[in-house]
Amino acid sequence: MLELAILGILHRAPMHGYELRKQLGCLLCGHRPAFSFGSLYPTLRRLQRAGLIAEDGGEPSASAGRARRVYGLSAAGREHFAGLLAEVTPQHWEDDCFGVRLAFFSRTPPEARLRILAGRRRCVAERQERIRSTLDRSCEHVDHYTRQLQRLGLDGAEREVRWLDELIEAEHRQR
Amino acid sequence: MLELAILGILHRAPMHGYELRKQLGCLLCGHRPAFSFGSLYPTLRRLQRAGLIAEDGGEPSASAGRARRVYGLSAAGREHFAGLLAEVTPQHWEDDCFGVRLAFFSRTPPEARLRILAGRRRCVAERQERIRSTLDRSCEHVDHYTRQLQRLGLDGAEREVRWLDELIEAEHRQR
DNA sequence: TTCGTCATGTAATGGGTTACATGATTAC
DNA sequence: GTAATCATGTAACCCATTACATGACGAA
Repeated sequence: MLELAILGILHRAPMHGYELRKQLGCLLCGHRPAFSFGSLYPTLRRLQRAGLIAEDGGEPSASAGRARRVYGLSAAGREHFAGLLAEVTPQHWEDDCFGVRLAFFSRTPPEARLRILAGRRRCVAERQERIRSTLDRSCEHVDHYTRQLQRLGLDGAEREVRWLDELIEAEHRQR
Repeated sequence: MLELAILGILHRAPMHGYELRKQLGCLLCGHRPAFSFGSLYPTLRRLQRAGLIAEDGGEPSASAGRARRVYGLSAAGREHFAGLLAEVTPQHWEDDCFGVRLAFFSRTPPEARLRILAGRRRCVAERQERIRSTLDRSCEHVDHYTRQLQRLGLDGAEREVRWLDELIEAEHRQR
């Protein structure tokens, strides 16, 4: 997931780790509290060793102790990224991943887009049903606060389903 | 977090692990995909060794290979749970924890309730502001899909703030 | 008798955070 | 010259998941 996000952002423009993290935080926009450097930098190293990204502009590491390391996507990286975007697995519509997947939709093949949106819709509709049935079963004997929480969750799920329907419809119109 | 949730559910009624997991799934209601047994059972064991929970009804483990183990809160467990509910830390209003914390609000001291609700409100309002400013800055040059995602996120944050305001107001009325 | 569900558990693994340490650059 | 911020990195740890293995019990 972090890997996908990094490749996707570097696909737009070369960047150093610190800046990358800011963009990442922007991308995830509150869905999760931006990745820590402790996971970001090791991942960059791993991607570099794997040949998917490369340092731009010679070797700044030789100049001074610690300088910016600007990374860019390599040809292999671009290819790998395209491969990831063409994939569709159930994981892609789970909460963790869906946001990141959507962020790179403009470079995702249209069929993959539709399948992910459909999967997400199913997933959220199921959650909605689960909450609704819990809410129905627990008419009076359940904690007031728990019920409020369920109400919020149900509302959120309903809104997301409508939002997804709009996106799906837009996809169909576009064809 | 898992610990808090387990203690809270066992506080209502003694229960075995399998059943506990179902209740847990209900409690978290889609906020996260219920804990796996691989983390549930070891945690039960840990709580048992710590003396916070105890097996009900003698030793069913002697009767057959694997039978249900029904756990209940011990006196120490009840005390520990009360202590946890009286605590208020920033962590308590983060996404991960807030739902579980709220689920046990009826046994949470009123001042702690208000402080957690206020913290959560601040947290969500900050997210809202962050998204709004991102959305403003990125008028036209940002990806259409990313903008849609931000729109959904902003909407969700706004609704949660209103929802929190209702809860907070209800708390004040109740005093 | 076999299949699905209930029920408990262990070991390997993973993906991330926290805390810590270092150094460069900019603003006051 | 010193404080804040920018910037990179490592090591220890935590919490949970996955995969696996065992076994009871009821229904077809």
